[in-house]
Amino acid sequence: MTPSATSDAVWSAREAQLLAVTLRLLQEHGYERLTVDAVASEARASKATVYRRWPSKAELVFAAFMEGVRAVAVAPHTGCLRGDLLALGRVICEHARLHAPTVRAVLTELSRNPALSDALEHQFIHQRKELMIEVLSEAVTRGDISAAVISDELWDVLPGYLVFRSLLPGRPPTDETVQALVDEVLMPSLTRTVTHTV
Amino acid sequence: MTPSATSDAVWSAREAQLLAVTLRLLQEHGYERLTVDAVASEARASKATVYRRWPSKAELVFAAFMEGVRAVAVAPHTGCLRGDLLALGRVICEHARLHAPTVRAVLTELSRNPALSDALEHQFIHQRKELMIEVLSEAVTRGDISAAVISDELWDVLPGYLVFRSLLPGRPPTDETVQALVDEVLMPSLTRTVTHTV
Amino acid sequence: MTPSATSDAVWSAREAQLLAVTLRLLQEHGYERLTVDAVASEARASKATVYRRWPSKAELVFAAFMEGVRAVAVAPHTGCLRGDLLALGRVICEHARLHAPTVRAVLTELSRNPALSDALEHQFIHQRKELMIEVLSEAVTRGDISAAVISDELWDVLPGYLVFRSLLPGRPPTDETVQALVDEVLMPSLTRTVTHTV
Amino acid sequence: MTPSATSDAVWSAREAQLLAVTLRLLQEHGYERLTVDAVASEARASKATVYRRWPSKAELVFAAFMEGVRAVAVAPHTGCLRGDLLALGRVICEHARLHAPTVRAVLTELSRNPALSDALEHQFIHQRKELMIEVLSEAVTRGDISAAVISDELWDVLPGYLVFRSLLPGRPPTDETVQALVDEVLMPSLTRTVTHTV
DNA sequence: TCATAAGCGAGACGGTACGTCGTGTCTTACG
DNA sequence: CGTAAGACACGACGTACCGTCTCGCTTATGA
Repeated sequence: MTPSATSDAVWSAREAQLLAVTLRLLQEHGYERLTVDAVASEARASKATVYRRWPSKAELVFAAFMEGVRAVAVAPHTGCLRGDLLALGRVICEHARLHAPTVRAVLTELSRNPALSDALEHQFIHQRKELMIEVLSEAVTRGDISAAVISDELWDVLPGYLVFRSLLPGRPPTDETVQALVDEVLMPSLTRTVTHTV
Repeated sequence: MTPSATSDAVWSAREAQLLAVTLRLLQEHGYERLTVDAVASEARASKATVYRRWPSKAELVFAAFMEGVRAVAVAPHTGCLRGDLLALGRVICEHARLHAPTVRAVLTELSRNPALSDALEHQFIHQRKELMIEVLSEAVTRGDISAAVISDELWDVLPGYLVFRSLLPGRPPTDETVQALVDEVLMPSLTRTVTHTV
Repeated sequence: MTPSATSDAVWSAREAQLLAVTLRLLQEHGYERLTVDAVASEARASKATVYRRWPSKAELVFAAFMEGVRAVAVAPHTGCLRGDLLALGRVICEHARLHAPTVRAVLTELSRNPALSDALEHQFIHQRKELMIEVLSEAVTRGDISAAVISDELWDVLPGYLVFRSLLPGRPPTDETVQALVDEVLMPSLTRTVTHTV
Repeated sequence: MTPSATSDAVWSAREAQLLAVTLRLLQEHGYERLTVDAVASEARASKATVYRRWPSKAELVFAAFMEGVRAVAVAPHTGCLRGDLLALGRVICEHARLHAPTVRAVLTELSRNPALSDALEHQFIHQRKELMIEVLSEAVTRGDISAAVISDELWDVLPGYLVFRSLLPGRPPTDETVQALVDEVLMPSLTRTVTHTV
C-alpha cells in the first residue's frame, strides 16, 4: 500500500525521518517558510523521495502533524474526574504549545483540501472524543457526575478552548488556566443539576 | 499617517475597496489561492497601489480581516445575561463561519510575524474582551451574577470555543451549540457559588 | 511651439537645466540606469514638467545629447589640411569620450524610434558633414588635394572610426590614434592619384 | 563549467535554442521591447531556465550576440589583398546590418557592465583582429604590401567604419561603400611608401 | 557471479506568484 | 496657467517555490 497522509500508516525508518525533519522545520519556520527542498536537503534525500510518499507539501505537513500528536491518545486514570480533566488539560496544553505552528498550518490547509478534513476528523478528532468520553464515563461509573451531562455537542470544550488559547498570541494557556477552566467552568457544568430537556 | 495593517487606520475609499476585494477573494479561494495580482485586477488597481499600502500579501490579508471583523464590536443589551450571551454567541458564530478561511490564514501568519501578533492582540482581542466584560458587568449590576466570577483568565471561553469549532472541519457551531454552551456550561459556571479564593 | 527633441529648439533656462541634469546623469549611470524621476528630482522639478517638454525618456535623452554635442560644429582653420584633420579628430575624440554612454543610449533608441533617426540625421550628421566638406574644400582651394577625392560616401571615415573606437571598450582613441589615422590612412587616401572613374 | 555570457562556452542544445530565440526576438523588436518572458515562452521554457544560465537580460542578450557573430571568424583567402578586403567588408556589412539592434543593445550594456567589456574584448575583438592580421600577413607574404604598414592601431578601420555606418540611421554600408573604402582609403594607405618611423 | 531492476541523490525543468521598479498619465493644491 | 508633489495603471524584472521529470549510481535479488 502506498503510504499516504490520510491513512493510519506505519512509517518506515526513512519516512519517519522525513516526517521528523518536516515537523522540526515546521516548528522553526511555520508552514509557508517551510520548503520541500529544505526537508529533502536536511534529510539528505531528494525531492522525488518525498513526493513519492506524499503527493503534496500539504499532505506531508499533515502527516507530520499526525505523527506529532499521536502520543496524546492516552487517558490519564487518576481516579477522580477533576484529576483526569486536569491531567488531560495539561497534556493538551503542552502539545498545543509545541505544535502551534503546525496546527495553524494544518488549519490553513483544511480550507482547500477536503481529504485532509476527513482525515483529521476521523483520525484525530474521533480519537480525542473517545478519550474524553472514556474519562467522563468513568466518572459516571464512579458516581461523580450524572450520565445526562455528557453531551455530544460540548465534549470538546476542554481541548477546544485550550487549543484556541494556544493558537492566539499573547495568552498561551498555563497550568493555572487549566485549573481555572476545570474548577470554574467544567466542574460546575458537569456537576450541575440537570433539568429535564424536552 | 501612513496606512498600515498594524495600526487602527481609517481607510480611504480606495483602500476600503482593496480590502473588500481582498476579503471576498479570501472567502472564495482561501489564502494561498489568493493572488495579489487578482486583488489588484479586480479592484482595477495595480500591484504597486496595493503594495504602497501593505508591504506584503500577509499584511494585506490581515488588514482585510481586521476590517471584516470590525462590526462585531457591539454589545447586545438584551436585558438579561443569558440573552446577551446567546446574542453574542450567534454573532460570533456567523462571523467565524464567514471568515473561517481568513482566520486560518491570519493564524498562519502569526507564526512568523510578531507585528501581526501585537496588532491582533491590541486591536482585536482587547476589543472583544471589553465587549465581554461589558456584558458581564451589566449582569453584575443587575444582580444576575456575582462580580467574583468575572475571571481575567476565562472571559473568552464563549468566543474561543465557538471560533475553535468554526475552524475545525465537520462541526461548525450552530444556534443549538450556542444555546447548549450558554445553558450547560457558561450559566452554571457564572452562577455557581463562588468559594473564597485566598 | 512646443519644444521637442526633434527640432532645433532654443531652450529656456528651465529646459537647459533639465537637459544638463539629464546629460550628467547619463554620463554617470548610462541610459538604462537613468530614471526620469531622478532627473526631475535633481532638477527640483516634477515629472510632469519634464514630460510636458519631451514626450518620452528617449526624446529627453536625445535632446540632452544634441545639446551636449552642439559645440563641435566649428571648423578648425589651422591653415593646412593635415592640421585641420588633426584638430578635428582631437575634438571628436574628446567629445566621443565624454559622451560615450550617451551615444550608446542614443544608438539604442534609434532602433525603435524613426523620428530620432531623422532628427539625428538632419541635425547632427548633416552638420558634421558640412564641417568636413568645408575642411576638404578649403584644402582643395589651397591646392592640397584634388577635388576628385571628395567622396560623398567616405567623408565620415575620420569621425566614424574615432567614434567607433570610443564606443568599444579597451581602446579609446588617443592623440596618437588621430595622428596615425590622419597620416597613415586619410592623407594617403586624399593625396592619392585619382584614377578616372567611369 | 557553468555556462556564462562572459566565457567562451559551448552551449547545450537547450541553451542554443534559447539564444536563437533571443537573437530572433532581438532582431524583431530590439533590446527594450524584448522580454525575458517572451524568450522563455517562445522556447517553451520557463524564466527560471533562462535565469539559471544568464543572470540578467543583458547577459542573455550578450550571449546571443556572441553566438550570432561567431560565424564571421573565417578569413576569405581570395588570393589577393584587395579581394580579401572586399570579401571581409561584405561579410561584415551583412552581419552588421543583420545585428544592428543587437550591437546597439550590447554597446549600451557596456556602459555599466565591465565583465561584458572584458568578454567582448577578449572574445570578439581579439578574434577579429587575428582575422585582419591574417589577411594582411598573407598579403605581406605575397609581397603585396610592406610589413611596416601593419599597424597595431589601425587594423580595424575596415570593420570599425563599416560597423559605425551600420549603426547610424540612413546610410547603411553597401557593396559600393566597401569597394570605395577598400580602393580609395585602405589600399592607398596600405600600399603607401612608408617613411621610416623612429 | 553477474545482470537486471528498483530505489535513490541530484538537480534541471515548466509553471506561477511574489515583491520591486520604471514609465508615462493624471490629479490636487499652490503661487 | 504653470508648477511641485505624488498617486496611479501598466508591465517587465529577477527570485523563489512547487510538483514533475530525467539522469546515473547504488544495492539487492534471480539466473
